[in-house]
Amino acid sequence: MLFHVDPLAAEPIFEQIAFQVKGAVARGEMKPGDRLPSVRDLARTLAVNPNTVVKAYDVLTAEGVIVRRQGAGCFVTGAETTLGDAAREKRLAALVERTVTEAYHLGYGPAEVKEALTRALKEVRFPKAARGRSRRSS
Amino acid sequence: MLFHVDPLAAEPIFEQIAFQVKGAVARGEMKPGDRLPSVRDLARTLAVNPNTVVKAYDVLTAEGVIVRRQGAGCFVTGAETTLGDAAREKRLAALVERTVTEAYHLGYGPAEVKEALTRALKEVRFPKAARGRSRRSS
Amino acid sequence: MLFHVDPLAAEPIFEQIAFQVKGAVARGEMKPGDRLPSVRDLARTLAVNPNTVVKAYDVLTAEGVIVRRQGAGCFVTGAETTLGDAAREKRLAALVERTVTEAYHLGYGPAEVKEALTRALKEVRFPKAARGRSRRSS
Amino acid sequence: MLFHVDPLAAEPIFEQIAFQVKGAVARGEMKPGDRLPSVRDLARTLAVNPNTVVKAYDVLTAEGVIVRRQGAGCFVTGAETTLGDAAREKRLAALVERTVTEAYHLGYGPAEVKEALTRALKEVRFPKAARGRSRRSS
DNA sequence: GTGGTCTAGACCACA
DNA sequence: GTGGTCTAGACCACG
Repeated sequence: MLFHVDPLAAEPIFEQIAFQVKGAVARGEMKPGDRLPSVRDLARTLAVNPNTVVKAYDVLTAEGVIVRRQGAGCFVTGAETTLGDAAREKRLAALVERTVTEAYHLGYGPAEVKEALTRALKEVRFPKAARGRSRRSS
Repeated sequence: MLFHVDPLAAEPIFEQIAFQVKGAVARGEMKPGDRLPSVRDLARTLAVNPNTVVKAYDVLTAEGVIVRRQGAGCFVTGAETTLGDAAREKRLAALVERTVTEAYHLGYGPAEVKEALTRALKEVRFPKAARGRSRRSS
Repeated sequence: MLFHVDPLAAEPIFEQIAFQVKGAVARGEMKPGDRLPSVRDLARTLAVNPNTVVKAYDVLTAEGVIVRRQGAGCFVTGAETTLGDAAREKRLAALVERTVTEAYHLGYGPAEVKEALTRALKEVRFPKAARGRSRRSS
Repeated sequence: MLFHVDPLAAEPIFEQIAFQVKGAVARGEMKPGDRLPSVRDLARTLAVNPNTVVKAYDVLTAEGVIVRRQGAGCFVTGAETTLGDAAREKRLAALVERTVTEAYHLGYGPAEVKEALTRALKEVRFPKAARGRSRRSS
């Protein structure tokens, strides 16, 4: 995995890192059990402070995307979200509403938004298992 | 239009206000030419600092959603944007990628994301005019 | 609310702080909407580094116990946990199993453990609302 | 006795091992005088570093759960503790308070916590001998 | 070697 | 004033 950050971007560096990890997992480039770069290594590679990487990994840990084991490293979990259904749906609705509203103000029409979504969905390696509307067991 | 803020939300108040205006415009609840509440009025109504409302209006002005007319107030301009095509495309792709990646980690599958998007698109009053891929003339 | 920390304890300082806040909320000493001491104030009071307080507040934020609003402060949320049922039950079972096992090795019998639990439960101000086995809506 | 470790758990491996031994003793699956697997054997079985097993056994030895006999191995001692009464009481109170506070924030009510405790107590094989509040003579 | 905790102090953004 | 981000660097605990 190759990560990169833009220190001048509005988005905080730690979020850039966290999101790139999430993206790599979603695209199947990293799988459950895979080890992430060590905090020090990644900090060196990205030319940022180790604490910044720690914060990114903190976020991922809190969301259950990775686990950190002292002395061993950080690993992608196979675990699903621990969020409840209500919280999950609320979150998805907020994400989608944000996207649609911004797209509107960017001058896009519904077809274009759908098309962009379809394109983005193709990048993601969803589990083959059928998923109902209800939350995956955790 | 009725606006409201949630003082127990993590999102900054100025963003809550700005996003509500954008949403109202996108849903057709506010139309081009409509006047927004005065800064003082809205600040009183929401029980927030006037500077916070000013900041929200600043953001909307910067994005071209509203215009300030000296002494007359702020008015909705319609869904214009000052961004170039490349920037627009990039922004849309980023929004959609964010949504898809987060949805993946929430345990949703592609069908559910599409469904949520379709639902959200129905709330928005897109202009009837056909829109090409290129930005509307401004 | 009065907080205190023991810098020599095995438990990290940030956890001591976080747990004390949780305890204050559970005992009803702090209610939803109440403001916590500012990061700088609490750091000064406890004679610890502000970043340590930040970390404690980070934990509480991640667990949904408090929210932090830039420029405004940190506030107790009224929100319930966003965890799913499975995760909640697993967590409770782990807590109780830990307690029972340790109590056994401390030489306590079942009656004494139950008694200690009853005593501890009396300190907590549970909501009057009936709670079923299923998760509170969020 | 079968032990196992979860390499994708946040809990340090040595603690996982130590707690499993404690649990096995509490459930009566291991009795005073029983011999534990040798460090080398267990390390091979669990595919972990022998030093990790050593550390787990160290912890158990320090808590009086097992004893090392030179050249013979480690043996379960029974549920002894070297702590004084005050320390024991304090420890139990802390364990129970932790459980109750966390349970509150998980959204559980007093009845559910008691029920969970009762269920957990059933798994443990307490000695038939009556136990007073004071520590068993050692 | 790994991550975990804590300190110290700078600079920015929100209300 | 508040919290948010980032840097720099110390020391400890796990494997």
